[in-house]
Amino acid sequence: MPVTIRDVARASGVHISTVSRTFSAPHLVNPDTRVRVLTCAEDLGYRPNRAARALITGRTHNLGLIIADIANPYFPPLIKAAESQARRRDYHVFVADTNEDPTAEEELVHALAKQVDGVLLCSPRMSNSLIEQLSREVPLVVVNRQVTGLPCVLMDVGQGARSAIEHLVGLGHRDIALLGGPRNSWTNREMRRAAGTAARAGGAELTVLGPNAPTEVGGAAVAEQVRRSGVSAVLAYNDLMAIGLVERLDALGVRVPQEVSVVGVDDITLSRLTRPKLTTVATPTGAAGRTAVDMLLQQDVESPRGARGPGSGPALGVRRTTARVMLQTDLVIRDSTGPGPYARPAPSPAAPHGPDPHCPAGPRIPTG
Amino acid sequence: MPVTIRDVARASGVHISTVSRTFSAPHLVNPDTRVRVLTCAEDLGYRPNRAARALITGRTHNLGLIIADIANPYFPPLIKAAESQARRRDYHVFVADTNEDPTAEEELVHALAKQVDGVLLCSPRMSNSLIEQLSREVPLVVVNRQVTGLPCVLMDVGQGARSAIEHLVGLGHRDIALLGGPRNSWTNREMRRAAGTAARAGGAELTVLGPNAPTEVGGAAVAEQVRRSGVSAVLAYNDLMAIGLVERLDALGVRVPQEVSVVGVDDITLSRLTRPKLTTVATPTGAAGRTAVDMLLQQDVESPRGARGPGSGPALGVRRTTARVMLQTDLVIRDSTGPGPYARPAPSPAAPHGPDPHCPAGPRIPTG
DNA sequence: GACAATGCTGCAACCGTTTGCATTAATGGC
DNA sequence: GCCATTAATGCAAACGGTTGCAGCATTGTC
Repeated sequence: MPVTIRDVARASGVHISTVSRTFSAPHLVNPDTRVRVLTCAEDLGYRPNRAARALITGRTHNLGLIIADIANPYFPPLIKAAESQARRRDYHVFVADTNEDPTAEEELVHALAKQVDGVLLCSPRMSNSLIEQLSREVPLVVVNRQVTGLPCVLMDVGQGARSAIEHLVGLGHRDIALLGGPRNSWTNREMRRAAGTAARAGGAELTVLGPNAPTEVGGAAVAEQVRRSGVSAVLAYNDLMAIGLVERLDALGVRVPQEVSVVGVDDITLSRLTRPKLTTVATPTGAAGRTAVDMLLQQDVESPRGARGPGSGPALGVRRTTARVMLQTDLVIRDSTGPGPYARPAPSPAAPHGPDPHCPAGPRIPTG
Repeated sequence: MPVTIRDVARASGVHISTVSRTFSAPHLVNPDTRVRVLTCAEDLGYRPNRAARALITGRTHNLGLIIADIANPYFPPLIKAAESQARRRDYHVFVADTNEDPTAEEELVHALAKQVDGVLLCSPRMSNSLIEQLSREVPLVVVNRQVTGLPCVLMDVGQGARSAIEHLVGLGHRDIALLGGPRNSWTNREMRRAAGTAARAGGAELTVLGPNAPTEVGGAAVAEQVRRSGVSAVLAYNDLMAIGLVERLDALGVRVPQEVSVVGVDDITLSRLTRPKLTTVATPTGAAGRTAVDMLLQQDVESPRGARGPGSGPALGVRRTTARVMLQTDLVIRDSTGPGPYARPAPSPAAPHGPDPHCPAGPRIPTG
């Protein structure tokens, strides 16, 4: 029933190779023939079978995008940016959700491997060694994880965490909790490391609570623990957890930011809509999506899988781009952070540490 | 570089057809041979090329899922449900986002057509006739839209809107606004129709404002208009708009629900986390995803595209399932609705209209 | 008028699988 | 000991395209 290249060839009285060329190399076919073929194709509603084409060209013009959790509002901007960037280069993006499950991740890479020209692995939860192994099956670009030998797009959450801690210390907080995220998250490790050093430098005590699920529920679940721990400020793994925490603290009668200050990470749309509006570390998710697609396509164009040309043997894998891009994060100060127990009565004009939350330049402060 | 069936055949000293059978019809090959082939395959890291297989079997074991906007938290539960249901049937789901753009929808169906066994079209924005036309290219199941001749999964937003209006009328509201959604949305039309009749029946005046973008921004944008219109209650196209509206009303100094009551639709997670918590019509998105996948697979198993068997000619398209499933919605009463200007001083024990918001059975009321 | 250059088209091999059919060897029945 | 089964494997044709190469006119040049 579906119309193939042969149907078009028959209808227009030419060989299938001429039809093929009409679409993939129009300059090689006589203008008259071309229009004849095109009209027939149009009439019959012919559309080249991309899978069949990929079989011989080795390029599907599809990209895979594997993410931990679609329900996390952190990802949609990344997805949309990746999609529009891909479309601009005449590629389509297939998104798949793994439910934060490493096994699902692996299975999905396998399933996608032959149907796409490359895969974007966002916030993967599997081990680095497995990722490296999978990268031999299909070109990979990793987002939010550093894997040696593979192109990576990272957000500087280290600087972000540091800025957040400095901000809190500057407000007079000395006892700060870090709400950890998923166990296998690179971001989580980075934040923990950076927050630790920043706290030590600022003379504050950092308590790590976690790991936790990176969701509202995960944040809400530690509210009781936060209250008992006696800290006056919290840096959460992401906005979702921060929001869940604030909500639950409120239910427990703990006021934010009067009694406890809370900082999130990501600056999802939602963080502007809750009350109090969330102070957070903005991560450039859109830029990450675009950059990742670019890196994938660049690496990919250099070495198409099905290449039969001369240099295809030894050159493969040699010119592999292994760039590592680090994107800058910004601290966005809103209403969920306020003076802590050690706050100086009046703000000094030149604060010795960290960005001054009352600085006239506006609330958006680059952390890089 | 990628290892093919030929490599495995060579390594294990058998013909490629034997290798093929080892995977797709193991009972046809000698146990000894089988283990030999399997070990070789394992050693070489062989994985069948699904695209090549699909070329001849006509089944890709992939499903496409096209949705209007990934960023809308309404969809993730649907996506996840569809994915897990598909996985249970050994299918993979590729998700694609159209940014509410009808042209992108069409293009995506074309791109997916040959790479999947069927497509789920969620809340499409294109015309019914175009959908019907596309359905000749690939099996389609439509969600949130009624298209004659095609299998559809619908949520009973009509009943939902009616319940919401009855709830508001019961609270003493007589001037109600309906915040319309996107122009080409079936849901939008249904809500408008049902809300209209319900309002008339309850002796209330219904003002329709819209169409609007179905987002927080869209909701916020009409806040001023809502205030000027003098209505005491609003039914929004979805929770996102309701939340945007509430937020903006608050900024304008209009208190919810004291001065204006607001009802949303969808019951997204977020609606429980804003203040006030949102009264809303819960839609069974997970069930919709599961059902849609089931319908697609059922229709699909009956008539694989590449079928070369006897009845493949005339039977095709005859047994097409055109079921229409209508899923029930629930009114969930929370804190964003309260007594209106015409409220009776004390709630009568037996309210003559609509569900009593204080009924002891709990806040979840089936509208079907 | 012979010859080379050029433009267009057809031929056929190939991509990685599946599958109906033929072939072969082993088994069982008589 | 012969023939009919049966089990296991190989052969080759598909699936829907792409592409290097060859063929054939046509044109231009001398």
